[in-house]
Amino acid sequence: MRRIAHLDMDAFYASVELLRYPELRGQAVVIGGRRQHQPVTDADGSRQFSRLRDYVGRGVVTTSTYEARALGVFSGMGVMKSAQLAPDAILLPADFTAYRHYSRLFKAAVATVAPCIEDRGIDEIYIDLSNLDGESVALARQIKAAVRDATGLGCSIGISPNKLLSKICSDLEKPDGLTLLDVDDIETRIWPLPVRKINGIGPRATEKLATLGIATIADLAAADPVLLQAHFGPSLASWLHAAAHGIDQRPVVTHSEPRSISRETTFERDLHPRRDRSVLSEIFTELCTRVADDLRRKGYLSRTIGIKLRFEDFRTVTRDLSLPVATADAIAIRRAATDCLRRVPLNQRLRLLGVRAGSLAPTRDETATEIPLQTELRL
DNA sequence: GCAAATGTCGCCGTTTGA
DNA sequence: CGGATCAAACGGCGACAT
Repeated sequence: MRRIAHLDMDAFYASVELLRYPELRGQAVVIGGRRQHQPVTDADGSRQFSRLRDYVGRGVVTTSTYEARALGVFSGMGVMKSAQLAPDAILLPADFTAYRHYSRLFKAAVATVAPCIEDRGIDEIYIDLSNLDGESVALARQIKAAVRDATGLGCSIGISPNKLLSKICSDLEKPDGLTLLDVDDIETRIWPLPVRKINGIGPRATEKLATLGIATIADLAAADPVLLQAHFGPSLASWLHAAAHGIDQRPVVTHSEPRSISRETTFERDLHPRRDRSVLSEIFTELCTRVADDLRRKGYLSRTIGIKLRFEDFRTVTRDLSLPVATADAIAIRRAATDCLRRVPLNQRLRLLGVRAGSLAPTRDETATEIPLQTELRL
């Protein structure tokens, strides 16, 4: 039987900010919003922080401290909305450079104890402990100590025979959790939970299951496979059934290549496709340039350029175009993206514009083997 | 009036090439 | 030559995740 750990950093962005501003410990702190001010440091060294109540804009909460969560402020909530619940909470802008730095630090620290790691974004990982000696609890304690030593940050760890269960149980005792779970515990500890706790069941599936009278994982485990299949199709139905029974054979994947690189932006106000044409055009070009820069910096060429639009009513559309040759050139990207844009009827104001590069291939410097232009026209 | 940014994956209908 | 068929690629889009 495998031994898989899932490690989730506790309130990661907020906790990183607390390292920088220790005086905020114990307070409701929210990370998020856009273009708000950094804290101002006075002559006497004391800092002035902005408060939620002062925020104006369309940003969302990215993370909050547990104190802020106690007031009802959670990730994904509009900052304006959260200000009504916790007007005095401190608001800090996200600093991804800092979070990436601490992300590298904690992953490197884990690797000193257990090297088989799957990256799952900036603040969580899976770890395969199967081939290590030692008790699971001892290993988990060692990992947590290594993370705290390297970063000063806390995390929660779940250990079980697979990724599905470990992901669920790392969340059961947050913060600073350490949860072991084996197959005999599924009935008592997993089945009472809402289906939403299963990684992969989102708002849509939860809603649909609810209409079928399925709310908990126990309900799902007991559901008639024929009923599930009728509503979700064979593939999704069999996955739902397996998941409810704690079955998951996915390996821990230690290497992966990016599939797409994208940039998008939500405007401060909804923009009119014609009246605001010049602003839009500028933003569009900027997005293309940034995607091109990202591609070059990361060493990729893209064969499929796509755009994403979000209208004032929140409807989202995408269009793609595959090119004959892969590129990382801003002008070529802009041309392709413009072609995509022509295919979208623009009857509404826009709130978001995005540019994406997919079908990525590593850049190969072949300057030495370049073929002279004229060959193609010679008959 | 409120709802970010970035990324992955699966499904499906259509097109294309053999 | 026309038709059947099949796989791969493409494009759109929804769902989900952090």
